[in-house]
Amino acid sequence: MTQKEDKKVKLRFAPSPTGPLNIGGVRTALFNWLFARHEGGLFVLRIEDTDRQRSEARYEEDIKKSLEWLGLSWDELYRQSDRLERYKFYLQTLLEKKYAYYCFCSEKELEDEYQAQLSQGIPPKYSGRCKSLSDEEVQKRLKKENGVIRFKMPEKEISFNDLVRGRVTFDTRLIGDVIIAKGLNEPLYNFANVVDDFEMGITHVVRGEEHISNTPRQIALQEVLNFPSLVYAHLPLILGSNKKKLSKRDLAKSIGDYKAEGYIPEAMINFLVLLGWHPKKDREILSIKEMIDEFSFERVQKAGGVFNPEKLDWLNGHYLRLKNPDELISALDVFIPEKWKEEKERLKKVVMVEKERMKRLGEFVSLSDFFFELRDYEKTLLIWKKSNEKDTFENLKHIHATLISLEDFSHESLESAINPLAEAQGRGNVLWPLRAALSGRAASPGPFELLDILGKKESLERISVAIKKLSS
RNA sequence: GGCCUCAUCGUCUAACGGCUAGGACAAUGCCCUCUCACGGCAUAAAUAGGAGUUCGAUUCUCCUUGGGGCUGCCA
Repeated sequence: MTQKEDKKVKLRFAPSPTGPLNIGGVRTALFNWLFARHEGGLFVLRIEDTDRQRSEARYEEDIKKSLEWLGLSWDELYRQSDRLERYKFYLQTLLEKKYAYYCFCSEKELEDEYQAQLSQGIPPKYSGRCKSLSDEEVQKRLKKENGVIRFKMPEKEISFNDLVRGRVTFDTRLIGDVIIAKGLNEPLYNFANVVDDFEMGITHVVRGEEHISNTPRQIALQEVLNFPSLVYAHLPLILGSNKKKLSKRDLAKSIGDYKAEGYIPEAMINFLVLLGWHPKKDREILSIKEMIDEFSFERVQKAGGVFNPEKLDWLNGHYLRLKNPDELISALDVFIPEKWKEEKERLKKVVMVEKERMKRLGEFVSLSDFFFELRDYEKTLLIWKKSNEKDTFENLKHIHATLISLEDFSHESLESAINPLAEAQGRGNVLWPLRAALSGRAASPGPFELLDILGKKESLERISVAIKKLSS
């Protein structure tokens, strides 16, 4: 490793594949990624699958797919289950140097101890009963039963400088000897994490605030192993509307769920970056480049933030409107019926007209299905609120007659053909029935846009249907 | 309970001792308009409470209150 590379920052996103990637995870990944890119450093993805019971390959896939979809690319990829030998090595070192010891206490014993301490009003922690077991005793018991490995927590104050919170201090006397492995081949989070951060050359640890109390344990481990210290930044939690943590254990939605509803990556990223961070010159809409250029931990919020779905909707609508028809059609691909795709030109026009009304891609079909198939409607729909049945009938007949002889069905030509009538009869008297007849709906794009998209033949048919309804 | 931590409109936030506390989402009203949406304009809406430091506190200190996280052989 050269001197120059040595100075590069290196960050990691370290999710455990025990569930699909959620909003909180993405925000953590995003801030790591943004800082790494801002500094011209590296971003690594580390799958923390030491919990064999709950880790699943499909979740690892989901995490990778989701990050790719969002554009959060990683430079290196690791999986903890591939690195068991490394943890074993350090575990043996710790054991040999007596920084760690085997513990054979049963879960029942531990639970009783815990309850007893609690009822006496003293802070619960492991008593250290197995700390003084002799080597012979340990070897003997290991042949018959499984023991866990505990780290001898040094008794002192540990403090670190957090990039978002400043100095944070803990008293390790309150912590007790933490279990760092269930055996030589089964490392646990606090330990595997420390080994990996060292071996992978991580410089900055950026993670959720829920890990803040793990930090002193990890620092204590680093100290006895002679690992260099790291820079920490603990991000405020993302909260639900009840102000409670939004975690995988809650019913928090996964990124896949948001994708399925029709949220797009630009909106998700923009929304999330604003949840806990703000650019210096207050703005809401930011490109990825601007985020990278301007990101800094000094501007990261300390207090937890409530997830605000309306703002996400607004941003999503904004980014949707920025797209051109081809981009929109390909984004819409999984949402629309195959039949619609056969009418490419019409679909293109529909997409451009309806994008103003769309907040999520998932709304597109219900918003625009009438373009492809007119549903039955009540004849009262055709009558404008300030009009009556007779005028409506007359006006529609007039429109029908006008359109039937119109060759050029372009927007401008349509307007100049119909406007005289609309001006003479009152715009609402003419345009409302026309639009209602064409769409079968109370709310829709304007009549000229509908005529243009539907074409002469279909427009006339729909108007005839309306006339028939009124004369029956 | 213990430890850590946080506190500006309903929500996301700006103001890093000095204007009538600014913006955005949402809400409401108006304009545009045949409708819906987009867009434009406008209104309402906040420094949790109490001491202290200071000529002056949203900002600094302390206390109170309230919220959150952790307290796993999960991460």
